[in-house]
Amino acid sequence: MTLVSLPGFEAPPEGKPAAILLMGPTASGKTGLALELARRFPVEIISVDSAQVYRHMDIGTAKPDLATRLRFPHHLVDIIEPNERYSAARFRADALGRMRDICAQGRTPLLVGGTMLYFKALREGLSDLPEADADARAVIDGMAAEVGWPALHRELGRVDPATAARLDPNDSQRIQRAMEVFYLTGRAMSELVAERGPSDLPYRLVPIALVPGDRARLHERIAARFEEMLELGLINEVRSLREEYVLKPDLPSMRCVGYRQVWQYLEGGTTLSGLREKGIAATRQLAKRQLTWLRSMPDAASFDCLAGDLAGQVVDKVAAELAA
RNA sequence: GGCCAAGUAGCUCAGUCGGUAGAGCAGCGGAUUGAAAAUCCGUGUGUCGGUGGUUCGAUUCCGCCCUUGGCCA
Repeated sequence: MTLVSLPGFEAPPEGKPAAILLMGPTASGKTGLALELARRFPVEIISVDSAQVYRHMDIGTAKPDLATRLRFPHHLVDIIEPNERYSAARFRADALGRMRDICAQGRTPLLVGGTMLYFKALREGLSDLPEADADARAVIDGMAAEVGWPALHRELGRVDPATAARLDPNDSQRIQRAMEVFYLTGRAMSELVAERGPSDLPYRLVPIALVPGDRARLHERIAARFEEMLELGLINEVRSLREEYVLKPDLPSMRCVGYRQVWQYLEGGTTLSGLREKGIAATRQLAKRQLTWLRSMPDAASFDCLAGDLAGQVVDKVAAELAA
């Protein structure tokens, strides 16, 4: 049985439509597998990927090509510009909207991707917190530049001791977020988070995790794929983006794996071989963090993404779930 | 063939005035609530190239050998 006590995982009262969650690290073959499922079942693909949301970032995010996407539509791909920002909260709202529409057509949502925080936000819900505020962040950044993050962490300790206690004094991003929440609401983030009720999705979620049985082989695939991206023109893709948009290296889009390293290369900060090395290493590190997330989701059915008959195994699993 | 330099962690290197060694990067583990492909935390035993000698003790000093690079023939 599934973990009944976890939010988002209540035992399925009969009648809830199924929604399949296909989760896996980068280069684990999620895309190909999703297409295979789309060929065989009445499913519709929703991308769960914080990088594929950007238009014109195609090569480095390994989007399926246009012909494939015409045949099998991918929701939540190409929905914002590279100078815009997305968020877990927006993802949750967008995904729930698409899931409702898909189910209304009698089809089954297939959520595929590697952004595990988005999966978590979808499954467990989010607290009622204010959204990001550029002005507040600018003010906080200004203070950090002057006194340093550890000092802001001490300051956070005065207004929100519980959050400060769980954050490292150098965790700039989370300290900033907690300060921002306090400035915008006058209340501690820990307090607001504690108020959240349980999430109850109108779906029977079927989480599936793709995990490599052999890390070294995943690393080989990662290296080969990065090489391929360079051959496909990743560097020119970033050049064009810089010509067409006003971009800065600290934008979320330009912090994506690959894009960040190409940016550094174009600025003269590294050589071509340095770009290769750093890009591949960053991808490996991404995969490692994704695998850490997956280990924290033990309710997911796990499959070895390097297995020869992976597609067959997952097809069987999905067929069984859709029949249930 | 001769001379010189270098061989220490997966990589780049530091160091030990003789008491068996440590940084960065990589790797590995973890955290994760509107930036998440982000952000942060933890984690360092390796025939110190091989072999013989000096020494209580050699990765360190000496001899020879091997490998790599440079210079001279």
